[in-house]
Amino acid sequence: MKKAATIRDVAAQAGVSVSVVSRVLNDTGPVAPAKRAQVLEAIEALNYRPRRAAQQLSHGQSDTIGLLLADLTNPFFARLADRVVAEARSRELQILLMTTQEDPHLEAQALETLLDRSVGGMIGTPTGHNIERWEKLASLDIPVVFVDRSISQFQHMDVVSIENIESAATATRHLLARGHRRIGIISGPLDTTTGLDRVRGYEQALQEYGLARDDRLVCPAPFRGDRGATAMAQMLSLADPPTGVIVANTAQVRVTLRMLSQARVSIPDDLSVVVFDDNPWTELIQPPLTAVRQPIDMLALHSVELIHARMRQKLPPTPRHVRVAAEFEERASTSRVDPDDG
Amino acid sequence: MKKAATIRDVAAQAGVSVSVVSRVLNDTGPVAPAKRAQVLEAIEALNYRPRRAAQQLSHGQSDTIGLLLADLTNPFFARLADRVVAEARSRELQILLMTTQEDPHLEAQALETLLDRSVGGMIGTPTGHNIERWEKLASLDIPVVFVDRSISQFQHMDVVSIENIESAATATRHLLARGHRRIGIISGPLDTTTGLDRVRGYEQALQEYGLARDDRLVCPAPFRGDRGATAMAQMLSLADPPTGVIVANTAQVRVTLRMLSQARVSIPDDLSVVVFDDNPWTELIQPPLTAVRQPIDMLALHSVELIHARMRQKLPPTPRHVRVAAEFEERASTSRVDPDDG
DNA sequence: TTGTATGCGTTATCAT
DNA sequence: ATGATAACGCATACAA
Repeated sequence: MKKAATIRDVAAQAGVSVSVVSRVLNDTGPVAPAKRAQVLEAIEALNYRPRRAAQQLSHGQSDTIGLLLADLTNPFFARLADRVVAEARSRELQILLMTTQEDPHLEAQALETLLDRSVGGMIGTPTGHNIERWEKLASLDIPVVFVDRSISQFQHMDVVSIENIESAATATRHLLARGHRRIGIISGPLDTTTGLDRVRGYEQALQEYGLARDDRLVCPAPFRGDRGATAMAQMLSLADPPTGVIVANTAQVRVTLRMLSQARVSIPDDLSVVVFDDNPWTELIQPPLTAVRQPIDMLALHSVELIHARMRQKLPPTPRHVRVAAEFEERASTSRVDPDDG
Repeated sequence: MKKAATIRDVAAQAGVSVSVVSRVLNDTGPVAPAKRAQVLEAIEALNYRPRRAAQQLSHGQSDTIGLLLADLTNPFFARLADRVVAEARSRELQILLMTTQEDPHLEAQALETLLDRSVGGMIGTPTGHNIERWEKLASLDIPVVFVDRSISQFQHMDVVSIENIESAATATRHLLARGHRRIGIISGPLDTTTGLDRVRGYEQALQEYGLARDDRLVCPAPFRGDRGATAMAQMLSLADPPTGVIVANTAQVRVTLRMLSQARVSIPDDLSVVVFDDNPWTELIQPPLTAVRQPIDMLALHSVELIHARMRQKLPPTPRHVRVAAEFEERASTSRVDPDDG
């Protein structure tokens, strides 16, 4: 096994100079048809492929985008990754995958790694704990796009998310319209937009019905662990438990449902449930769950498109916030209730 | 925004030569304590990080491993990716993610991309249709490890998989022991090891009971689409339908279950079901499914370990086949049946 | 239209 | 212990 061919080998084989080879390769500049043929032939014969590392070093740009997600165990992020990979491919971009497991320490480590400029841009879901490192990345001219969630401190950065406030309000109104007056919500951490905005939308809908928020029914849970399940249990043990609940923390949906199942809470008879999720497996669950479906392909599309544009500096430096609408899908986990019972 | 610091800038700032900086960076060769301090200080001050591309070009090796999976929509692959990323991180390896969507064309495209030596090794699930390209990769001295599945043509390459034959035999014996005599199996394509070996294990168990294989009960389905569902429907419409079925194609589990649900086939009363899967969502399904649980963390661990060793040429060139045991988990989707009914 | 020469940032060799 | 300097493979400005 002899060592791989370089551009010089090709040039020699074709009897031309390296510039000519480079030109036919990148279609940059003129080249005589005859020579072009020779070059192509040589490339084929030598099985030549330009080395990414060399190209990158030469013109100082990386066509790799770092994708820093929370955790691929969550089908939401897994599907997001799937679509991001697809969108990236159609633009000839590579995806360097990393996960934080919602652990700030791992996130820090990942960001630290990327400081070597191995990526030309970043798409990520921040844990909320490494503000300065994200900033440092950006200050190194590595564009960053947050997807799904953001952090209040990052107002000046690009974000692609669903319409969280509106989606939560819709879910809440759905229950309100069916007579529910005591509605619980299990949200994400309030320092993330997915946590805060969904609670906001929830409160907004309550206000429309002249209802005040009951703090015992608003339970922010971390994205990690099964705090959502214990929060659910606590709500159910109240003297006046909720008749409906919105699980607005995608990462807590599964554990919450498992807890309800184990506690033999009947859905929707004992409790109406709306979830933020669009896991294809939910359709196999009994009863099928009423859900806010996140348009994952749109999130992926816009994230990649945005980061791609930034990488090519095709955009004015003003921060963008792309919000895509989510669909509300009524299924069988929510039922009507007598408002006076609440 | 001034341009990022290079090793030369650091050297200048510290009043030393680049060699000294390189030595403190890589701990290769001696350096006076005093100068070392200056260098460290300069690095800190200039916020310097060595560029990956330059390092890579210099010593011609990539610490990135390509991960080519079928599809992250399948929780099995998603979890596998999650664990591979984790294992890679602990070894300071990066993961370049690509998907085939089980499409040979996309697989070809992905492999073609990797010919640029941007990765130092590959972990993947082959579709079965790009033999020569996989070979070419390997001939370029880019080590390849197949995970989960392999192809019969690839006997000479590294593989990490579960004990497919044994696992399928166990599943089959489980049903046989409960009186089932007509047992169907929905497998993967027979040109993949996951397809062929599982059918082999199934047949082996049947033979132990003196049973002959009925071709109508053996249904290989592609990993893509919902052929598993139609195969299931066909089996059920036989004059003598199976009383038990093994869904040995992970990618077909969901669609098959959906079909059964829609057809109002009661599990396990009308049909006993064993699935190859270890999706955490299955526990929410009624009834909980008897399953062959694949030890995903072990698959990831061995894959990364193996490719890492290959990348460092720490291994004799003989191909390795790491097989890890799968657990059989009996739950509620299989029941006893009177053998005479079959 | 083609070729030469230089730079990209790092590592490694080899004098000093 | 330290510092020039030559690779590494490619792109490109500039000369021919």
